[in-house]
Parts: sequence; structure tokens; C-alpha cells
Amino acid sequence: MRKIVEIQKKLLPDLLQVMEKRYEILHRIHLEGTIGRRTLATSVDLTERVLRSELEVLRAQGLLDTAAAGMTLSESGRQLVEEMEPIVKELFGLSALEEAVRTAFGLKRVIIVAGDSDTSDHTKMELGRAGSRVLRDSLTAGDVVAVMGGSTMARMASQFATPSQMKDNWFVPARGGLGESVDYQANTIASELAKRTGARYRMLHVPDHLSEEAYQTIMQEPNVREVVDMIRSARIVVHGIGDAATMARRRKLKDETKEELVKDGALAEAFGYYFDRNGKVVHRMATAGLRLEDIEAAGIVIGIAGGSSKGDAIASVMRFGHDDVLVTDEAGATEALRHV
Amino acid sequence: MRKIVEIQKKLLPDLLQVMEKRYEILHRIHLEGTIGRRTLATSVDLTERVLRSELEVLRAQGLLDTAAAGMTLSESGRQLVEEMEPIVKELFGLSALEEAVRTAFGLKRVIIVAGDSDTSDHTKMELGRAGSRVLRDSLTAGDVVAVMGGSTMARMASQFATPSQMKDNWFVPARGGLGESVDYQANTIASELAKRTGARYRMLHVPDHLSEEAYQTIMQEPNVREVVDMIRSARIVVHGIGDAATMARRRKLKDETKEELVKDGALAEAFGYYFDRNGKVVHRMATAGLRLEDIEAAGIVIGIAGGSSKGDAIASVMRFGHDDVLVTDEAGATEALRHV
DNA sequence: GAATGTTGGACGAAAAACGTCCCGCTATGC
DNA sequence: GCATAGCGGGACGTTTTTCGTCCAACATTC
Repeated sequence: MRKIVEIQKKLLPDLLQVMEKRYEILHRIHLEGTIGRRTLATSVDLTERVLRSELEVLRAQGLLDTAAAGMTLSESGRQLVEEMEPIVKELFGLSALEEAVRTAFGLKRVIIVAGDSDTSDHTKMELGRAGSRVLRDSLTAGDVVAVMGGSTMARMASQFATPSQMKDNWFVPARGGLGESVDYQANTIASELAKRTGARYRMLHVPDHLSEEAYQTIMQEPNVREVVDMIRSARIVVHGIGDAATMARRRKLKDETKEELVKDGALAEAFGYYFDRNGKVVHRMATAGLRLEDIEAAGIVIGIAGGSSKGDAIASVMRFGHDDVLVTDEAGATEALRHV
Repeated sequence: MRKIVEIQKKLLPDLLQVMEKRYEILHRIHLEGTIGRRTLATSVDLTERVLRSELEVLRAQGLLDTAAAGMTLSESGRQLVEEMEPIVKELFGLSALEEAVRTAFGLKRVIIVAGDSDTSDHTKMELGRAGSRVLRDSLTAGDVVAVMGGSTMARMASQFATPSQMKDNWFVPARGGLGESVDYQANTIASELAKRTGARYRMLHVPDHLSEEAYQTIMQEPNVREVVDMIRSARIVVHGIGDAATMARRRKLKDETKEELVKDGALAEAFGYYFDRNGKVVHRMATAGLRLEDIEAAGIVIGIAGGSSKGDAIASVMRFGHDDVLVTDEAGATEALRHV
């Protein structure tokens, strides 16, 4: 059963949403016994006219009887709702989890894919796909998108698919070199995204470990300056989330910095900043690009991360409070909720 | 798996068709390796523009790569097609059967539901539902619909559902009393259909076994005349199909008539006429209503019958050659094909 | 019997789908 | 090396569908 639904998800991307909506309508009517169109509209959160079209479909399917007092489920409608009840949980169980995470962290939108990225490569891929879909749907013409690095972001980029060219969009790395391997660098990812969409991109090459003067000098370079300005004006920011210890190791931070991080309770990392349990910034990487205030000013900030092991890091960054959208997996979401 | 698809069929009636179409597109591309839009359009029988929208969806799902030489399946597209191959047969197997029956009898359209009405009540219901859907979709404003009797027709009527009122339609019995029990009479069915749709109906009460004079007299009655005229002008005719022996028994024909039927090789019955193996009319019931020439003149003639046992009767009536649409079940269709 | 809430019809505005044509590009065959 | 056929994709006017909004007719309830 699982398999056919997976296939359908690919072949008819918004099938499940329609299905869920219609089930919700039937379910509501089932609960109320008999209910009027307007009342129903507010309770399932549809405009009256849209609901009406839905009802026409359901009526045409013979699932719905309608009288002057309101609408009732027909026998086969009632039967359908009852048959669906167990299936619904499996099909749409994640929606409930999404809603829970959304309210817990006060986000605009949460997308959760099934599984655990820690143990399943398939889930990792799906996480990437889901992330790319979110980004695609968020894009409007002319947007500048700042992306971060990391393996999750790389997978997101490799899964990105667009129905049409996006010639007037820009992809830029959110921050300069952060010591990642080249495949996972923000620069690489920005360029891949651009390549896959027909959009344009800029790279930002800032050597690591610059002295303050050198940094200031390089920032005066017109072409560096230009990219940085573009980055800072990004309307959309997409970033992964790491746990602090792992990131520190991978980026080969100095031992004393690591100790400092531990002392400050650094738990999570995102766009070059380290966060403690409460979402407070306790450290920042020394490189150019997006500053905290730019993140606050960005239109849409999208965080992508999954896996049970990243649960607390996700929670920590979400507490930071400037993300709008979180894309994660079942395990990550469940774990994050335990750290609210 | 079966179950969830059944549910989806009810909740999203044209889901499977869309799914099939998209699969067909992917499959074709898979076969060709790389193919252009225009060539593809003719080969899957879509206009260029419509195909293009479909392709955009598929591309957005990352199933499709596109180059200057044409389109190719992406890795995950190829994977999807291969995964689907076994499933397709189960999901869309009936479409192939439909097409086979359609060409075998030169029909406009064939709808086949899964199962065997002889052994499954569920299939009987589905047959009724399918029939009602066909009728609904065939209806246009102002149409007069002539319906016959029988248990299948009764189920069709009881399953009829419409999204909106049909105030300017008429339902009439195709022919007068044919000695059926009241639930299965054409009159009853016409009235039920009218009731379920908000349409109007007329009944035709003609006693059985009238003498010729009495028949002529009653036909002069203005209100009888009026109904008969309306029947004869019906744009849509819907009828069941019975096997001759059973119908003769049920209608309590005289023994000599039965013998005559046997002698003439009567195999099937529909709208009061008996047909032999070749679809030739060998007998007609003496009652008022639709004549053969009216059937020939009707816009749409819909036959509904299922069950393995009715296979040859179905074949016989289809050979008669004036049906446009056949609604049957898997067993009936398979059996009918063996009698082509 | 009035008031309230119901469905369903109607209609114009907005959006989506569609048919059609064209352009620039590339692979291929000569 | 060049002509050419076939490719994807952009563009645009038209048609169809969807949607918001208002209203009429009707049943139910108080």
C-alpha cells in the first residue's frame, strides 16, 4: 500500500492534499450529523464557493445527501469515512505532527517527510526533495536566494526540479568559506541550483582565518562588495542545521574555540552561527556574508534538517525564532518536540 | 492496496485517468529513450499544449530531464516507470479490456468494473454506480431519457447521484408493462431517477396481453399518446440485457412462445426484444413504447449488464449494433469477447 | 407566523487552461 | 562545414473554468 501511495505522490503531487481536504469535509459532516454549507465552510476553513464545488463532487459520488435542513452523509459516505479512519492516520499522520511543530515553535509552515534521516538514505533524499519543493514554491520572479552549505543542502540542490526556466532569479551563498569540503560548500550549491533552474548565481570567495585588516581590505573590493550586498538583500534564505560539536569538528576549529563553545552551551549551528539551548547566539564564524540582522529582514527563512540526532539542534535554532519554514523528517520533528 | 485505491476512486473520481495518462507519457518516453514534444503528443494522443502542461508537472517532480535533442527520463523517472510496471496492470488492466471490447463490437465507449456480478454483490453495486455515472455524464439539458427495467437498472437508479438539479430533463420508461415485478419496472425506475435528480418523469401504463383493437384504442388516448411520443423522441436510451430463457421465465411467457424462442435461437433480451446469436431480432414483446427505429434514431444508447453468465447475451445484443456505450464487469466483458 | 438558516441559481471578475505561432538552438546527415 | 529538421520554450489571444458575491425560494424552528 505504501508503495502505490509513494508513486501517486510523484505522479499527482497534490493528490494527498485534495484527498485530505475532502476527507476532512466528510469527517466534519459525519461528526455534526447534519450541517449547513456556511457553518461547514468556516469549520474546514474554505471559502463558501470553493467548498461548494467540493461538495458537488462528493454529492456526485453519492457520498452526500442534501436536504433543506443541511447536508448529511449518505450510507456509502458514512461507510467511506469509517473505512478511511485507520488509513487516514497512516496517510496524513504527518500533517498532525506538522501542525504540532508549527505551533510549538511559532512557524509559518512545517513540512515533515516520513522516516529518520539518521538511519535511512531514502529519507535523506526525500528530505532534500521536500526542501527543494518548498523553495520552488516560495520563489517569485526576481528573488535573490541565499543558500548555505552542508550535505542536506547539497541533496536539496541535486533534487531541485523546476517546471520552467527562472532567468531573473539569483542564487548566492549566504556566507563565505566556512571550511566545508567543496561539494558541500554554499558556493557549489548556489551554482548547482542556478544551473538546474536557468537562474544566475554569484560566488563569494573569502579565505578562512583572515586578519581583521585583510578582511576589511577584501570587503572593499568592488566585486566582493557587490556580492555581499546582494546576499544581504536576499528575500529568501535557505539553510541546514547542524549540531554544534559535529560542525566544530568538521570545520576544524581550534581546540580552544571548541572548549569555549562547550562552555557556552553551544548546541546547534546554522548559517555560521552557534546557538545554545535557548536559541541564543553564543558564537559566530568569522566570514563575510549574511548577518543576523539580514536574516531578520529576509522575507522567508527556510531551515532544512532531519534525523533523530539533530532533534535538539533543530529545536535550538527554531527557538532562535527567525525561521519561517522548517523542513524536517518524522524522527527530527518528534525529537525536536521533546526539547520545546 | 486495493482498498486505498477504491477509496481514492470515490474521493477523486478522475484520479486514475490522470495517473494513467501520466504513466503513459513516462512509459512512452522510457521506450523511445529520448523524444520530442510534438512526436510524443501524437503518440499519446494529446494536443501539444496539454501535453506540455503535463510535462511541466513531471519535470517539476524531477522525473524528466530535457535537452535540446528531446526529453529523457531522469534516474528517478526511470525508477518510477519500472516500479509501476507491475502495478499498472492491476490498476489499469481494465482499460485494456475496455479497449478490446470497444473495438470488438465497434462501440463508442466501454466501461468495465472489476469483478463478477454473478458472484459478488459488491460488483453489482459498482456496476450500477458506473452505469449511473455514464448516464449522468451523457446528459445535457433538456434531454429525454428512456429507461428500461430490470434489477441492474434498478441498482443503477438507486446509485444515481448528481451534483446539481436537472429540472429540464425528463425520464420515461422505454416501453410499457413487460410483466416485471414492480420494483424492477421501467416506470418505477424512471420515477426514481427523476426523484433523485429533480427532473420530471412520465409513466406509461399499458396492461399486458391486450387485444389488437384494445391496443389501438388505448394508443389513441391523448395522454398515452403524449408519453409514447416523448419516449420515441428520447435522445438517450438506457437498458439492461438479459438472457432469453431467464427473461422468458420471469415474464411468464406462454410455453408455446418459449418453445418458439428456443426454436429461433433466442439468446438475449433487451428493451423487450429477443435476439439470436447474431444479434438478429427474433421476437418482440407486445407492448407500447420504443420501437427499433427509435433506438436507431436515438442519440445515445447505453447498455448495462454484467456477470459471466450474461456474457453471450451481451455479445448478442452488441452485435445487434445499435448500442453506443456498454457498461459491464470484468467477467461479463471477458465472456462476451469469447463470443465475438 | 416571523425569523433564521438552508440550498441552489446567477453572474461578472479573475485565473487557469489551451491552441497556435514563432524563435533560437543543436544534433545530424550530407 | 553547412544546411536542415526537429527540439524546447516563450508569447499571446481565446476559451474555459474557477471563484466571490448576492439573492431567491424554501423548510424548520421558535
